[in-house]
Amino acid sequence: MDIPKTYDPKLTEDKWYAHWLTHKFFKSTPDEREPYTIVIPPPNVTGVLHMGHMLNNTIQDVLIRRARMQGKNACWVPGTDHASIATEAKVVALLKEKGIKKTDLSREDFLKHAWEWKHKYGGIILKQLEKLGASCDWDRTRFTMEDDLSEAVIDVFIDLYNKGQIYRGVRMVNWDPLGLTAVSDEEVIHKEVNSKLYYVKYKVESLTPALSKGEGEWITIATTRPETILGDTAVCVHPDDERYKHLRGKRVIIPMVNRSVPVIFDTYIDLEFGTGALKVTPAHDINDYNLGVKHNLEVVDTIAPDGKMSAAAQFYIGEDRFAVRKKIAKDLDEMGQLVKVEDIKNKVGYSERTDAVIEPKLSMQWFLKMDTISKPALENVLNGEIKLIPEKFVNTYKHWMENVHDWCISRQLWWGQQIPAWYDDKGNCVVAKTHKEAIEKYKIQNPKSEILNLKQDEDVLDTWFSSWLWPISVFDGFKNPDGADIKYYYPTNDLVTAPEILFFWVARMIIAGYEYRGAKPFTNVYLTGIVRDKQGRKMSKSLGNSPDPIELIEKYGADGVRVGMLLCSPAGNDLPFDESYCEQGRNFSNKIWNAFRLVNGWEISDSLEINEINRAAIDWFDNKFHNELNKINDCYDKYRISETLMLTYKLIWDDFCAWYLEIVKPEYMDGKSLPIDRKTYDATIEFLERILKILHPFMPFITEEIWSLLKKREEKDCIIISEWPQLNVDYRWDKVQVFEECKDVISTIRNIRQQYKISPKVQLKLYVRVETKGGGNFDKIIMKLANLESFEYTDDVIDGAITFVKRNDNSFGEFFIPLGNALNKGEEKERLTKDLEYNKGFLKSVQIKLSNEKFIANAKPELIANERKKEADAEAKIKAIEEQLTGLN
RNA sequence: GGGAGUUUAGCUCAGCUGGUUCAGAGCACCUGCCUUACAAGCAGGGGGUCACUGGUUCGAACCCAGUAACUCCCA
Repeated sequence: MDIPKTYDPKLTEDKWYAHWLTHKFFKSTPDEREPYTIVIPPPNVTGVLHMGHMLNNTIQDVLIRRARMQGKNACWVPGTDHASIATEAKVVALLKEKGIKKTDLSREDFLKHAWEWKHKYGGIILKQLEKLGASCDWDRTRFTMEDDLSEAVIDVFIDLYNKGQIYRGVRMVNWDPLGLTAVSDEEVIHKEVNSKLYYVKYKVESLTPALSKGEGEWITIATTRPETILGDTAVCVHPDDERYKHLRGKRVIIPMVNRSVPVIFDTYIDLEFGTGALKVTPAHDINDYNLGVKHNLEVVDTIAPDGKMSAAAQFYIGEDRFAVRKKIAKDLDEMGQLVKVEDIKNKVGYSERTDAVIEPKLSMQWFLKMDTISKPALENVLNGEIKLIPEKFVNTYKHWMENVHDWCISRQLWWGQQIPAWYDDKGNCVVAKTHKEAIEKYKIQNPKSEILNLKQDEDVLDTWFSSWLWPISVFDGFKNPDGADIKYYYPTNDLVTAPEILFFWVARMIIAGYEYRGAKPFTNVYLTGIVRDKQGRKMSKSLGNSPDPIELIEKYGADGVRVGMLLCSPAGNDLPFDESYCEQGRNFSNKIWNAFRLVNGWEISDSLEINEINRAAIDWFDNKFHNELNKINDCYDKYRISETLMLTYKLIWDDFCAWYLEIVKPEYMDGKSLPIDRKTYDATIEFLERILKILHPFMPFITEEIWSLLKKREEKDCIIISEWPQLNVDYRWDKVQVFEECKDVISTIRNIRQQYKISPKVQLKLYVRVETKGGGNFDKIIMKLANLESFEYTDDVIDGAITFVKRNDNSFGEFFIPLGNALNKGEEKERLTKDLEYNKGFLKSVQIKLSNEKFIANAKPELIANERKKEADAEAKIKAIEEQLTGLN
């Protein structure tokens, strides 16, 4: 069979993915095995795969594939969420292109368009996940707005309302003037921006105008938002501020609108900021709103939902708030009331979804009380019942949960679950699942009323009010609370997600889990980093700094990209992504591909006996494998995914390819490779199978391909469902160690070749003087890999030779490579002297330690013994080097 | 303004309970090799005042205090 020199992912990836699907390897149904479950963080239906998804889903796939190989019943549930704001925005934009305005459509017609859109584009991201190799149980694909899940959302709303946890009220909310909806606190992104601070003077109202002279008295306030002046209903100063003490009981006149408002005193004021006098606009600032409540101020709402000035503003009606900011500054200036303007930096809230500047706005919304319902969610993270990985996020979580605000759950949109609240024409409200039930309920509450028709709340629920139920609802835990699925799969095992949605989503799922199942939704939460570009900027569509994952897959193969992502992704740390990581991943594919090619090309001889070299190599690698497998398993248990990958990478590249294969590789004779004995061949194939298995979670495609080429196999004999290698806990660490010494000798000889410019092709002789002969079989390995013509033991120092000394736990030796006249005595002397100096220095430091009485008194005995051994070693080494130096003279 | 975190090689990161192997890994870099598995490769090599200043200790990258820079979260 002719196998290409480089691995081509294009020839294998789609083929194997289809094969896995055909044989339903991703499928999971409850059985007697231990379940291992992950629910996907449902990507937004409007989304296309970005680097964050790549990272996130690669990690999930690694975990699920390993669990599957460990014999667990692995179930990875995929799906998408309906993303109210984003989807509605997309649909509105699409309609606009067709010349249709949302306002011209009925709710039903609009939703028809939205569903059409969803059916057409909503599956894109899931298709893309297949390219990545995601082994989701696709038959379980869910969508947060499908009937069953929507019903769960409505039921939960009603339940919480009946429990008194949901209320409706006028509150200051974060208003998105572009999305035309309220958003929750978590959906506001605060950014530092360059702004201007306007100093505006307000006239102090004089009670005795007759006595006022000239200009009268003024007070100067500072504001970044002069357009809100029209809604001012007070000026506030600090009670201790000497500058304004005399203003107690006075009133000031708001410019332009000439409204008379009180001067109020509150310790909330920062004496240092601006002039120490604050204009108070209860309708458009959360802090001002609180002041307003406290001081019983009038509320004048001057900004309409679309961000334009309302009639209440009296001026600039219908003009945009930012345009008005400039205009009013100019007008105030002309009136002589603008004192000065300063440049400052301040933080401004932006909508996560539309990037519009958030307008704090008073409005009637639905809220979920968070104080009591969130208690178990806090407790069970603090007590370790649910683990956050890395642990540092527990602090952040705790802080948030202890200061949690009520959750604004209504959105002024159509795409989503319509709030099951019904109103009569006076605004009286009942909460019920259907119109019919609402009427019945209404009649009970209002027995005298004749009303036969109630109007349902126009708004929908926050998308997170759907996704917080996800780990329960995907298993039909609401529809069928005692169903086989929910009982078997819940609580799920691991959740993999980004830290930015720790509160949005993770915390709320935990809350819902305890509220509705009385149990946690998952045990471990693995928080990934945020993918950034080289300049440290978050990768985003708007910045255009994100590579297209699908293009990356085409360039480097899915396996290469998966490895690339994970190489640079310690848990919880941001990862500065660079394509070169994918290149490294691709190169790794090629390495293992070529290891396969080598083995595949061997001619096997059944008559040939296994030689000592191969026997030793097999023995070593077997022990080495278990040594590394032990570490790998341990790292997996600790969710150190990139470390696990690096261990796997080095085991394959360094230990298997660079050492093991080089040792057992048959030599060339007369332009042709000698055959290999059956035993070595079989052992090598077995090793290759083992390393392919541990690599499989990271590189599913290439491992499946090589697995299939390695032997003739049944259709269903696939690596994806093969058994994860069993750890031999009795492996011999000393055998691993002694080979390290062997490697060290080989490297030293290669180094000497380089230094002395001796070609690797020239065969050398090696003499060794040792205390106790050891490592018998390794002698031959050294001969093979260091290209020696002889390896002999000696009792004497060899003259005219390059020498080096090795001292290890198991053996001590002086090594000689005779060069005869070719030896450069000067250079050799220099080299040995350097080594001597180093060892003398080392000895000195050890001796200082040993002569320190306090060290002897305080250190552990084994530590002292160790220091003594170091001392003896160094002394022996120094003696040997000195002897060799004498020999050079 | 409140809280959390980070700072170790050119880059990205390990370094767990203070003590062999403590100053490490991968990539990048330099040198030499197209040696019949792989140049997407092989062999070898050079890089660090562990942010800074003090302290505790026989002993500190690690513990404590302070300083600086950066990041994130909340307001």
